[in-house]
Amino acid sequence: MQQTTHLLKALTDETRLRILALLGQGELCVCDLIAVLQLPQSTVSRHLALLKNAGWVSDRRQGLWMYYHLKDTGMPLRMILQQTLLAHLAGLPATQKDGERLGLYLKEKSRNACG
Amino acid sequence: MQQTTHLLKALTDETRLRILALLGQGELCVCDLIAVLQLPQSTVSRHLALLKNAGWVSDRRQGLWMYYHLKDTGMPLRMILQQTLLAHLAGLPATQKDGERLGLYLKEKSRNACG
DNA sequence: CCTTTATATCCGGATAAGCGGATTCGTCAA
DNA sequence: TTGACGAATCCGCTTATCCGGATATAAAGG
Repeated sequence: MQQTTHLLKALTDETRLRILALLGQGELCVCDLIAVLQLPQSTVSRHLALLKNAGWVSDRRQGLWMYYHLKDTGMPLRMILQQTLLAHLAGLPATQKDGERLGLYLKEKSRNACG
Repeated sequence: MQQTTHLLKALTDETRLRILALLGQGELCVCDLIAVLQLPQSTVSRHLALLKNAGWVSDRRQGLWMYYHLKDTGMPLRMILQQTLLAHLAGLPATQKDGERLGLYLKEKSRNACG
C-alpha cells in the first residue's frame, strides 16, 4: 500500500510531470532538462532522483553525462498509469510549450556540435 | 497542469486509497467508513472532503447521513486512473482486510436493524 | 595530481499536509 | 424550541515536501 502511494506521490509535482512528459519524447541528460525547464540544477537533479527512486525512470552514465529515460516495466499499474498520464500530458499547454522548447534546444545543440 | 497534480494528489494518502477501494464496493455513509477504517470522525470527514473536492467522489444527504460514492466521469484520465487503481487496490492485503471488515460490519448492521 | 565539467547531495528555511479533539452546523423528532 | 445525533469545520500541533545556493562526487583531460 505504501508502495502504491509512493508511486503516486512521485506524480504529484508539476515539475516532475513536465520531466516525465519530456522523457516521453526520448532519453535526455540532466543538462538538457535544465535547459528546457529553466530550473536550477539542484532542483532538476532532486526531482530526477525522486522519480528514479519511485521507479518511473532509469539512468545511464555516459562519460560526464547522466542520461535519463522512462523505465519499462512489467508492472501493469505503473504501465497503465504511465501511458494514460503521458497521453493526457501531451495535450496540456505547459507540456506543449516544453516540447517546443526542447525542439529548439536540440536543434541549437546539434548545430553547435556540427557547425 | 495544476488540475492534474490536484487530481493525483488526492490519491497519495493511504487512508484515501482505502476509502476509494471501499467505495468501489458501493455507496457508504461516513459512519460506515469510520467503523471500517477505525479512524476518528474528523479524519475520515476531512479525507472525504478532499476526495470530493478533487472530483473523485460525490455525496448525497439522506436525513442525518451523508452517503458517498465514486463519481462517474466523462474525463478519460480520471476514468482510467480510477479503474486501474481500483483493480490494483483490490489485490492489496490492506484493502482486502478492509473489505472483510466491511462485510462483517454490514452484516452486523443489518442484524441490528432487522432482528 | 590538479582542473574542469556534469551531476548528486547537503542544509536551513518556507510552505503544505496530516492529525484528532473541540466546536459548529444541519436535520429530525418530540 | 429543544435535544440528540451525524457530519463538517476549526485549531494548534507535528511531520513531510519543496526550494535553491553551497558543497561534495565522479569522470575525463592535461
